[in-house]
Amino acid sequence: MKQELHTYKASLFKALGHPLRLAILDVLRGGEQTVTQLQDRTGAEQASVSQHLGVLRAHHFVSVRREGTLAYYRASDPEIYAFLDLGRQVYERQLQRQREQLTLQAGPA
Amino acid sequence: MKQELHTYKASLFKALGHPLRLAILDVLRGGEQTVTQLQDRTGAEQASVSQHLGVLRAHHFVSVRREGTLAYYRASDPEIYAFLDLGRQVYERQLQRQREQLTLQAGPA
DNA sequence: CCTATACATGCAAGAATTACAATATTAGAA
DNA sequence: TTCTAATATTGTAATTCTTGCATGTATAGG
Repeated sequence: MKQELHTYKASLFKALGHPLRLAILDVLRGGEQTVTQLQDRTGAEQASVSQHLGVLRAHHFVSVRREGTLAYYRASDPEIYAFLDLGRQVYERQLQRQREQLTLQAGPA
Repeated sequence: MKQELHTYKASLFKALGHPLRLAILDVLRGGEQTVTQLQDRTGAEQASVSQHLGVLRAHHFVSVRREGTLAYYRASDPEIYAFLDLGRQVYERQLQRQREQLTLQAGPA
């Protein structure tokens, strides 16, 4: 039934569930970048960047354009930034709720 | 720098990166549910449901209200459904792009 | 107290991820 | 061809996740 859908969707979330992959996507907000540029701007090792780009590629979050020996990566769909930003809102609301709970516990004066 | 943010955010995505956890959240769209109800409606084992509820709890995606021997779970923040639904859009657009690519490859008439 | 129900937790085996180092591939320069 | 820079892939060890099963805990009823 919906199980397939959940499985597929879960794989998308999982693909976004790594700090470096989020960092890469964030750098790509600034437009096309080569692997070396991504490497510099994330501070990660070449092999790691390449590997995680592979994951993002496999899930169609990024696309490549090769020119000579260079590989220019870009976000496949700018829409994902709306998604990532909403993720940020979710977690900010989580923090807020946590703060409220602490206030309640500590007792409001 | 932003690394902490990415790490935290990644942990959120990761927490959503499991089919059963997504299924549970989907069932919770219908309001509060006991563990047994979640068990029935997802078709998963009691221990699994309980365990994954633990993960969702740890990430503040769900909250519990205990009454006697029952535990009523609910989504902590309805906002996450906007998030999950946007996830669906992202993947639908992915499918669409894949279809387009195939059309291009196969040659448009 | 004893029992049953609802839920949570612990643990071992197996699968999947990850980082890092090393190696492979490819394109262009010399 | 040979060398080099850019990127990809592979091997491996460490770690983390998942799952199934057993056990633990709490509450209500008798």
